[in-house]
This record gives sequence, structure tokens and C-alpha cells, in this order.
Amino acid sequence: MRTSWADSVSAAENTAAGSSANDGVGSSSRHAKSSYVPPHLRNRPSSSDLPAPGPAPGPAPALVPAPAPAPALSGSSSSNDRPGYGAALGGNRWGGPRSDVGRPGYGSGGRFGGGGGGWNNNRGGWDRGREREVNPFGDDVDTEPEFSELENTGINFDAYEDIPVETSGENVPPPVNTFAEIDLGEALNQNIRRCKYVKPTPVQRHAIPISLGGRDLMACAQTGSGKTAAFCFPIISGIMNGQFPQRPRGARTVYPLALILSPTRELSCQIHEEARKFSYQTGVRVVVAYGGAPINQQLRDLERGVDILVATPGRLVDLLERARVSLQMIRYLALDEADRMLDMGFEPQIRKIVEQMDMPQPGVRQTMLFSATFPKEIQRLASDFLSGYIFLAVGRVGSSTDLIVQRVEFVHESDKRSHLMDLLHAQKANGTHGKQSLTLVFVETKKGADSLEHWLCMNGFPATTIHGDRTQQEREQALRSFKSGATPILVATDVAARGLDIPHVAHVVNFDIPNDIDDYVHRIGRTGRAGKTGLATAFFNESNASLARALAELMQESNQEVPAWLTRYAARSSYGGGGRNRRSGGRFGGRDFRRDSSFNRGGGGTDYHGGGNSSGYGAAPGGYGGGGYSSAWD
DNA sequence: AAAAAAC
Repeated sequence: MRTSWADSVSAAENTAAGSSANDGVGSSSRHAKSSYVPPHLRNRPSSSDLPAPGPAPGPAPALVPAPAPAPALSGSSSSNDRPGYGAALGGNRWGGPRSDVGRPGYGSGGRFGGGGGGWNNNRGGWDRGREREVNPFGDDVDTEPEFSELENTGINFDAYEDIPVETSGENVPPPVNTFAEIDLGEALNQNIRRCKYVKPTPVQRHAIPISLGGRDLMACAQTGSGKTAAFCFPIISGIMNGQFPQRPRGARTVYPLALILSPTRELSCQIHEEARKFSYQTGVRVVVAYGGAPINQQLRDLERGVDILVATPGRLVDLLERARVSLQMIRYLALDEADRMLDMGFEPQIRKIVEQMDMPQPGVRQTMLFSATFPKEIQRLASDFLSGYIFLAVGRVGSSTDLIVQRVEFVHESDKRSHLMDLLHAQKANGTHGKQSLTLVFVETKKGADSLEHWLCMNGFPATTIHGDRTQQEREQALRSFKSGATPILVATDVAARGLDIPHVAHVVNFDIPNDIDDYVHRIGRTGRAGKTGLATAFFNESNASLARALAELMQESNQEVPAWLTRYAARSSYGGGGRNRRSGGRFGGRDFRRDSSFNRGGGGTDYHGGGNSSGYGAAPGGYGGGGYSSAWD
């Protein structure tokens, strides 16, 4: 009923502040968590809007989302909010047979009509509305890739082969070696072919079966490892195949089934673009919402229907407070770059979104948490947000390959500009032109970015810049202009350090070296994407001494040539307790802390079924090994 | 210390 959900939302608003006494740490047991009812949902007549907790998410058959009883939305008289491409399908896993009438004007009959679940599915009927959908692949939609084309994409799949992977948790579903082994459905398979993906990356090989098995997932993986597809495929497949209760449709509020949170606007845009490709002609609607852009277009997009919502936290909180979005129907939650989001101070907003609005509990929804590192704060988040999860650690991309050639050059502060100029001239002369060869230059400050951009332009190098002082429009324009090659040099702050997938970045220059080795790893990860080779040059001088040790170790680890002078710096800084990097010596961003006997919370899932190579663990001198997680590193 | 993120 309209009043029902409206009340729910307004109640949520009214009590959000007071409900922050959420149990937080210490209730990692899923039973404790699943019986928890958020304050704003207590005392509701029939608790009819929130699905009751489902049974323990044990090994479930593939393609079955985490089970949950029906929420039995009372009296809603309208259908779900997506344009239907669907044919009816029997049975409704979430809500049982429904008698609701389909929303007129869309598709071919009620998607929930007449006892049929009515969600489109890949076994038929979804194509009836295909003309409606803008083709995200451009012109070559119906071009089936030739085998030779596949080889020409430049994706070096062998480069992924020796990336170490480790899993732990109870009953870990075995990894797959090909997409064909997984029944993702024909529509999705076709999109995978259109994307020219031939073979799953390591994170995909493991994460997709885990997720399709209905399990929660904590994954330590770098961007560039194929994460986006790893969480999108199971979500899209689950939505296509799953039966969901009818979503109430008020005039304004929409009820997505999946939520993907990411730290930056550009990353959200990128995930949205990728997810749209993956969901092309599946009938699954993906919408993005982020700040800095006019909200009206986003509201219109939402009103046209949303299954998967990709968002940055701030804008989502805004939408939730305006009651334009309800999380009541969320079945899939993915948090990307979780460590980054915490670094950026998003924890309160994320906890508000996940714990204090109307999102179903862990175990009812399926949750995937992605993070490059696994520090204490993320472990806490994992305990609070996940239920009986599987831990997956994928080695750093590039850690065991030579995909990225790293160079470190000693450049005094005052020489940096002319040195950069030399590099750019050399690059120009090297004959790489004709083909786009993009250079991404990282600097420390927004001011520095502007002034370097200006200087480059004055000196005949078309450059643009991206940083947080620019408007969202300027940022997006800069990114477009860079990607297109119109300005083949992009000067950036760390806003662009993580996750952005820009093809053809041949060279990453760390004009200013970051203070955190993780940031360095992320920055150089903007090149050498998808198995292509790339070059990363860092300008090192005295002011970077504190990073010398971590940098030298990282380079050594990835089979790079470490200059003798850097080794000397590294030796010096190691005495002074420098190199406070978080994970030197390891090839993973973290390890499953549940394996440590000292960590006792009574939560389940301490069994270790490690099938992977664990040699990257334990060697960390002050990493996460050893059980004690003192905060000495912060 | 700087960066990012809602209006």
C-alpha cells in the first residue's frame, strides 16, 4: 500500500539519527544479525514490508539467489517499475504466485500477472522489447567476433595465469575455467562475447561461482582484475532468473533490486556503463546516481525503472532522504573499493545506507564487499554487512607479471617539469603516435594539477586535468577528451587513481609520488590494463624517502629493476621505522582474519579450505599476519 | 597534507 511504504520511509527519516545505536561490532553471528529489526521498522503491524530472514545461506544450487520468504506486500495495485521485456514464468520464489496486474503500456502482458512470476528470463521472451534499448556497443552489435579479432584485442590472458588466488570459508564453490561452464544465460553470454571476453579473470573464476551459489563474498582484489564483471554477472543473472515480489510503485519512490556503491563519481559512471553492456537486451535496467550532476535527469532515469542502482554514497543518501529510492527490495549489494570509501570518510553514510534505512538484513540480501586491502575497519564492515561469507584474495595484478614496467627516476623538485617534458618528447619521437598513446600524470594537489596542465599547454602539449575542484561537467569533459585522444595528456589528482579504466593509457607518470604505497599501486594500475603492457615512471626525490622501502619492495616483488640509489634510500628508511606500508612482502591485499585463532567472535566460518597458493601470506613483516591487529599502522 | 563526496 502506498501509505505503507511512505510511512516506512518517513519513519526511517525520523528515526535515522536515533537508530545509530545499531549493534555494530560484536554481532558477527548471522543469527544475531538476522533477528535484528531496525528501529524504524519495529512495531509495524505485520512487518509486511520487510522480508523475514531466510535460512542459512548454505551451498545453494547455482543461479538461486539467497532464499527468503515472501514479503507479501500488501495491497499494491501496480506492477514493478521496469519496462518489461518479459514473458511470464511460473512460480515466484520471493513472493509466491501473484495476482497483480501488469503495468499497462509495457511489454507483453503483466510481468507478475496471473500467477506467473513474469520476470523476463533468458529462456524466452525477453526480446520483445529490444528496440527500446539503446545499444551500448555502438555499431558492431550483431557482429559476432571472429577468432582473429579476439586475438587482436590485445588482451593478454596468459598474463593472468599465474596470479595467486586464495579462498577460505565454508564450502567454497569450486572456481570455473570458462564462462561456458557457468549458466549465465544466453543473453548475458552474448554480451560477454560482444565485450570480447574470452576467458574469466582469476577474480571472476572464483567470485562468480561463489556469488551464483548465493554466498556472501569478501574479496581482496585490485581494480583491473575484472571486478566489475565479477559482481555484475551474478547480479544480472540473478535478477533475470530470480522471482521477486512485485515492487510497489508509488508516484515517486523506486525499488531497485541491486545496489552498487563506489567511492567516486567517475567510477560509478564507469560501472554503470559496463553494467549496461552486460545487461543489454536482458531487460535488466541499470541506473546511475551521483553528485555534482543535476539530479533531475537522474530522477527521470530512476522513474523509468531501475533494477540495478549504481551510486556514490552522498547522492544516494540524498535520494533516500527524499524518499525517491527505497532499499526495501534490495537483494544484491555490492560495495566497490570499500577501503577507499572508508578512507574518504564515507563510513557513516555507508552504515546509514546499509544498516539504518530499509535495506534487508545480511543473509536476506546477498552482499559482496570488494577492497584492495583488508585492514581492521574493513574486517569490521565485513563482520557487520556479510553473512557466512567466503573470503577471496587475488594477487595484485602485475605482482607476478611484467605487464607494467616500473621506472623510478631521481628528479629534484625543481627539475620535474623539464624532466616530464623530456619524457613526453621522447615518447613523441618514439613513433608511437598515429596510434593513441595516452599519458596520465599524477600530482599531489589540485592547484599543482592546474598549474602543470597550464604549463604543458603553453609548451605545446595538449593536456587537460581532472580533480575535485573542477565541476563534474569539466571532469567528465576532461575524461572524454583524454580518452578520445584530443588531449592525450591528463593531469590528475588521486580522484583518478583508482578504478578508472581508460584504454590505451601507455604511460603513467607519478610526477609527485604518493605517500601511501597502495595509492602508488592504484595509480600505476591505470596502465597495463586487461593484460596490456604499460609503462610507469615515478619522479623520486628526498621528500619521498619515507616511501622508498615500500617502493623498492614492491618493485622487487614485481620483478622490476630497482635502482641502487633507491635500495640505499630503502635501507636507510627501514631503520627509522619508515616504510609503514601495510602489506610489504605480500602479494595479496589481506588475509582472512577469521583464520586467526586469536580472533574470537563466535561467528561461523572459521574453517579454512584454502585451495590456493598461500605463500604470499605470513611473510608480511608487519602486515596482517600474526593475528594481532593493533592499529599501530595508523 | 591532500584528496574525495549532497544540496
